[in-house]
Amino acid sequence: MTSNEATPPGARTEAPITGAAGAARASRPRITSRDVARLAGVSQAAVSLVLGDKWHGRVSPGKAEAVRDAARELGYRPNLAARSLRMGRTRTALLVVPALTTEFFARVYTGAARVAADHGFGVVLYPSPEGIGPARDPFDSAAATLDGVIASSMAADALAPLRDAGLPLVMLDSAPDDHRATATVNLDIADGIRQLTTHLVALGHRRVTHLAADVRSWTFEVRARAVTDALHDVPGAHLRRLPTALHIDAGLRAAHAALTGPGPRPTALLCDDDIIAAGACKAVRRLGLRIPEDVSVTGFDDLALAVAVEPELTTVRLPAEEFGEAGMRALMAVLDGHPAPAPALPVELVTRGSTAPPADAPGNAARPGGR
Amino acid sequence: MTSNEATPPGARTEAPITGAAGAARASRPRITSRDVARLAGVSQAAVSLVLGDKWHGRVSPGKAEAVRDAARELGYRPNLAARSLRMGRTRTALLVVPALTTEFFARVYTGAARVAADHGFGVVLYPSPEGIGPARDPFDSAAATLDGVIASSMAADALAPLRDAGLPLVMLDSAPDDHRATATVNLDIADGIRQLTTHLVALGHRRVTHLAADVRSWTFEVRARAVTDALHDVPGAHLRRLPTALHIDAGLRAAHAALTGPGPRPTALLCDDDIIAAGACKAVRRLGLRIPEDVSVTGFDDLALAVAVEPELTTVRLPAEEFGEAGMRALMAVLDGHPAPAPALPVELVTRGSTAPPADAPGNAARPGGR
DNA sequence: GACCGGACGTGTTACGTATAACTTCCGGCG
DNA sequence: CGCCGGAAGTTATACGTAACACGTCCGGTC
Repeated sequence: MTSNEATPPGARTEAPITGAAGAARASRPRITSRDVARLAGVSQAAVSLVLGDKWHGRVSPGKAEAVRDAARELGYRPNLAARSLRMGRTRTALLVVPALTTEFFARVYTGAARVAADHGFGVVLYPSPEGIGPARDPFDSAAATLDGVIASSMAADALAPLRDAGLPLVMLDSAPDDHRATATVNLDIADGIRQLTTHLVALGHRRVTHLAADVRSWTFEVRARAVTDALHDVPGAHLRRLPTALHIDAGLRAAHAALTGPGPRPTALLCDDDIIAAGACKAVRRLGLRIPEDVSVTGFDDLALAVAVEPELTTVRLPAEEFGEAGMRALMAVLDGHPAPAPALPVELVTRGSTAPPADAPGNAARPGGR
Repeated sequence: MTSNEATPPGARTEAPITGAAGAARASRPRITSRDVARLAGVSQAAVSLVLGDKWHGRVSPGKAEAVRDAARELGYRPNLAARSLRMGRTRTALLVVPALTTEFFARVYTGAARVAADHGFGVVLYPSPEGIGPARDPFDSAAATLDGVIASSMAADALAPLRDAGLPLVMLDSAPDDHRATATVNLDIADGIRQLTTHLVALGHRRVTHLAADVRSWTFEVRARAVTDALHDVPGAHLRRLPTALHIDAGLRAAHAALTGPGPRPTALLCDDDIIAAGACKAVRRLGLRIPEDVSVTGFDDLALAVAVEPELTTVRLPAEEFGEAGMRALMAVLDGHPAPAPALPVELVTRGSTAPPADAPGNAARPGGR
């Protein structure tokens, strides 16, 4: 009778010492829900019910307590692979970012992860390929089946397989009618640009060069359009636009071109991004010009970089964490079947030392032959 | 006989049209290996063998080809949850980084992911809590069972549950005798500091203040020790050390304190990190001093930031990607049962505009009353 | 002709979980 | 008394895959 393999209730032969945080558990004797059941003297099903918090009216409070104790004592952790297989869902979302280098998306992740945790979800990151093999598949990058995807529109290229699989896809800062997305969450980029432009115009700037990121992405197209629109009605305003990559030295080269090109020299460089602005600042200084006396420079994003350079950058602060939160909330809503209407998140102008009235303000006299 | 549910070979009734990249697959009719088997006219086991590349001498080349064709046509993707459950392994490694903001770890990830891919592994990121709930568990952050972990020693706090589970743990830049780690991979930080110090001493600097990151971590302890050792034998050398957090304004405050404190003013600020150095530069300039004429400043890491500030930072370039590669290789070796000996990776001094001979060199006359 | 072994496959099982379906007990009610 | 219905459990099953163990055929060998 004692040799029976089904351990009778009350028998707690198995666990030798353990003591809550037994440090000496070397290799892994995987603990399953059945082990917990044996120790608690119930069936495996009961364990699943109790730990899944679905036991009300199905298991007596006493046994439920016993199950929880047993689980704790054994250090039980449900096997997520088995759970996923059974449930057909993984409670995991994928966040696709254009590149990991960006502080901005780090903050987006933080917000998204917080909301996900509230829903019992995990978040897995997928940095768009850039050095990794070109055809790397977001699917297995996580080595997990996924329930949904949140992706920066900048990284939209890698998303085809995910979309084809019919996964819900929330796009960050994407065109509202983007056919690729199940839902869309936006920042009020246009308003940020508007604030920035208004600020420059109020200081007296008329000759503005827009150093525009040469990335085909909604978020940058909006910037371009908003700059154009905002300067359209300003009398005497003259806008030029130069494309540039999202790197410091690319910004430097573009700014150099802007300042040494034909026609009157611009008094303000409006940059799509703090990184570009940092490069632009270097270019200005290398030409022997001063910021902001000779040239004003503005950034976008308000990264740590914005206060690292001298002078500190006037820029637009994006609520990155709230953005991540909104994205994850939208995904959760989609998964719950609610379609999600989402207003654009407000952004904030931060004025610092890199902008000031231009030397020739406010008369705006055309200074010919700026070289 | 024809009504037998086991589809006779040759029958391909199921798939209607599909045509390789059928775009209209709205919601998900999960395609399993059994579907592939049916279409190819073989058993599910054969599909598993062929797709797992274990079919040589077990399945005829013709049928193998048929299986592959069927899989392609249906767009079959193995269910990773099921595979993990069956195999007890997930082919997934977790990379724990101290914070996502750091460009350095973004590059580490890139290298690690590349090596992992070569071994058929995926990499999942876990940014140490910092805004996320304090007790967030790396285990479920991945929503996947893991085969191994690579972690920055800076983030070692969150690793207890992983270690207790008996997972192989590779520590990055950790003490070689760190009992928490299964293996350790290091950068030759000490040598980097040595090169930096030698450079400063050669320029004539004797009064050096070390702005040391106040993070309890091997990698920073090594820096401190190396600085002390390197200056120990230099006649007339005078070293001070000030702790600072890893933020720009913390660096600024520390540098301010260093430059305005009692005793002769240091001619060089040796910073543990480019970020700190960026802050230090701001402090120097705010005091009306010039870089590098009055004060030399050095960084560490060679981030993008290092060339964004003016003047560009003399710093030490860390081979971040190779570091990630080495870490992942070590993990793979552990998983294969080979113990891994690992030499420290070499680093490289990068001299730029932020260092120069001090004004009072080389006589090194003590200038009293540095305030 | 009996036996062997390799090529080519298939049937079956187990991984650990969640849950539908079933059993048993028991108090209450018509 | 017969029967209903809820509480308290248990049993059984399926999720999709990998791989073990088992067949069958067939050419070759003694």
